[in-house]
Amino acid sequence: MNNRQTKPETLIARPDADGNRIDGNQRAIRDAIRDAIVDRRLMPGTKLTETDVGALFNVSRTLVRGALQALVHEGLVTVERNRGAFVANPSPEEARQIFATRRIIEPGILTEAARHMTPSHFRQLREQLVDEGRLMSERGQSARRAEIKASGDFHLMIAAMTGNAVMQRFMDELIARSSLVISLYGQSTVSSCGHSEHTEIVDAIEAGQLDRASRLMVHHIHHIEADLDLRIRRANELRDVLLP
Amino acid sequence: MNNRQTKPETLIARPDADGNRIDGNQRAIRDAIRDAIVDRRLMPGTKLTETDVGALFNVSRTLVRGALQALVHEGLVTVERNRGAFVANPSPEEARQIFATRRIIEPGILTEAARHMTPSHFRQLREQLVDEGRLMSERGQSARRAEIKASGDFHLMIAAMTGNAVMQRFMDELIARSSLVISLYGQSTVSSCGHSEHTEIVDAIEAGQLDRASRLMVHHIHHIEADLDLRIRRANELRDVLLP
DNA sequence: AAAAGCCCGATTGTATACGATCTGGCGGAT
DNA sequence: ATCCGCCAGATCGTATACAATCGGGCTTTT
Repeated sequence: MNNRQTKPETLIARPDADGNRIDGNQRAIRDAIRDAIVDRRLMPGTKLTETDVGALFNVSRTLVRGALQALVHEGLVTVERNRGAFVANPSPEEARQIFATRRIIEPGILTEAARHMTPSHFRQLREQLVDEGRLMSERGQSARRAEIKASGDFHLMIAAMTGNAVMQRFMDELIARSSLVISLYGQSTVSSCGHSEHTEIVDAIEAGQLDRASRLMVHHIHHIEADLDLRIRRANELRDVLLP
Repeated sequence: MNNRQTKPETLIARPDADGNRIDGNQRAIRDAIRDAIVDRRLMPGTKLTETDVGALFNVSRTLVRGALQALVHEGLVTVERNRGAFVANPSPEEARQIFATRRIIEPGILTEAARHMTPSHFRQLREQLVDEGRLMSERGQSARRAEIKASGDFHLMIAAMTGNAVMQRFMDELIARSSLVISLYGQSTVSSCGHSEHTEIVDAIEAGQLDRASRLMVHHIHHIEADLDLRIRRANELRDVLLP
C-alpha cells in the first residue's frame, strides 16, 4: 500500500473543490457503489474486495467496510463470512417479494401523495414523463440504463411528495433493488410499456380519480414483474448455482 | 438513567464457549442495544460512547461502531459528527410519519398474510392474544414494558405470516421505532384498548372478512397514535429543544 | 498420471494507533 | 467581575497492524 500519511491531500468526492469538508466520505463510497450497481456497471455476483475498493477511492478498508455494510442493509450487497462482499444476486423468490411489497405500499403512497400535490408537483411529474418518453425512443445500452433509472425516479418522485421520510426511505430501497432485479431478469426486448402507464397514472391523479390511479399503479407494478423472466437464474457465480 | 450491568459479564455472546465460532459478535451488540432501547432501559438522548459500550462487551470500538451504524440505519440511533451516537429522540413529526407508514402498509400485510394462514397460524395468534391479556391485567413498570413489546409482537407475527422477508424487515423497523415513540410520548394511564382490538382483528380474519379486518387494523393504528401526547416533547437533551 | 495432503498467498475479522475535533476549565486582560 | 483566548482531557474519524481463515497450487505418494 502507499503512503496516506505524508499528505492528507485529495480525498474522495470533490477532492478539494468545495470547502464544506464533506463528512460523508464513507457515504460517497456507498453512493458510488450503489449507483454502479443500479446502473448495471457492476454485475450481480461481482466480488467487492475491500482492499481494491479502498485503493480506487484512496481510503482505507475501514471506510469501505462501513460503506459495504450499509449496502448490505439495503439489500444490494451480500457478505459471506471470511469470504467477502458481493454484489447481490437476488433470487426469483426475492424478486417476487420485492414487487409484492411494492404492490402493497405504492397505492397507499400514491393516495397519500395526492393529498399534498400542488400544480407545481404535477408540472414536475409531467417533465419526468417527457424525459422518459425521450429515453424510450432512443436505442442502445446506455439509453436502456437511463430508462430503467428514469422509470424508478418516477416512483420515487411520487414517494417524495408524501413528505413522509420513512416511506421515502423504504421506497428508495425498493426501487434500488427493483433496478437490480430488472437488470438481472429483464427481457431486453420490451420494457417500454411502462411509460404510457405512468402517464395514465398521473392523468388519473390529476383528475382526482385516486381509486383508479391506485388500481393502475398496482397493474403497472404487475406488468413490470410480468416483463421479467423469473424462470431462469442469471447467475454469474457458479457458486450459487452449484451449491444451493 | 443507570444501566443494566449488574456485572459486565466478560464477553458478549459465547466468548469461547461453543465451537461454532459465532460470526455475529457485532450483531449481538446491535441486538443488545436495540433490545435495551425498545425496552426503555436506554432512554432517548442517552449517549452511547463507543469506548464505554465496547468496555461493557469487552470488544474494541470497531465492532461497536459497526453495531451503532446499523442502528442508525434502523432509525433507533442518531450520530452527530465528532460528537458521537445517541439513542434516537424521535420528533412528533417523525412519530406521525411512522404511524402514517404503518397505516399504509399494515392493511396490505394483513391481507397478504391471510392468504397464507393455516389453523396453526391462528392458534399461534390466539396464544399471543392470551399473553397480551395476561400482561394487561398486571401492573408495574416491567409489565407495561412487556405489554408494549407483546403488542408489537402481534403485528410482527402477522407480518411474518406473509412469508415476505422484505416486508418483514420493514415491519421490524417500524415496530421498533413505534416502541421508541410510545416510550417517549405514551400516556401512562391508558394503552389497554389495544388488546381487544387485536382480538377483533383476528376474529375478522378468521371469519374471512378481510375488508373489515383491514379497516380495524387502520383504526387500531390510529388509536395507538391517538393515545400519544405529541404536543409536548419529552426530550432529555436540551440541544434538540433549544436550537431546532 | 491421478489423488491426496500440505503450504502459501490473498482476504477478511478485530484490535490498536494516531491525528482531528469538540468541550470545558483556567488564567490573564480589560 | 466579566470576557476572551489558550490548554488539556475526552471522544471521534481514519489508518494501520496483526491474527484467523479460506482457497488454490505444489509436492508427494501410490
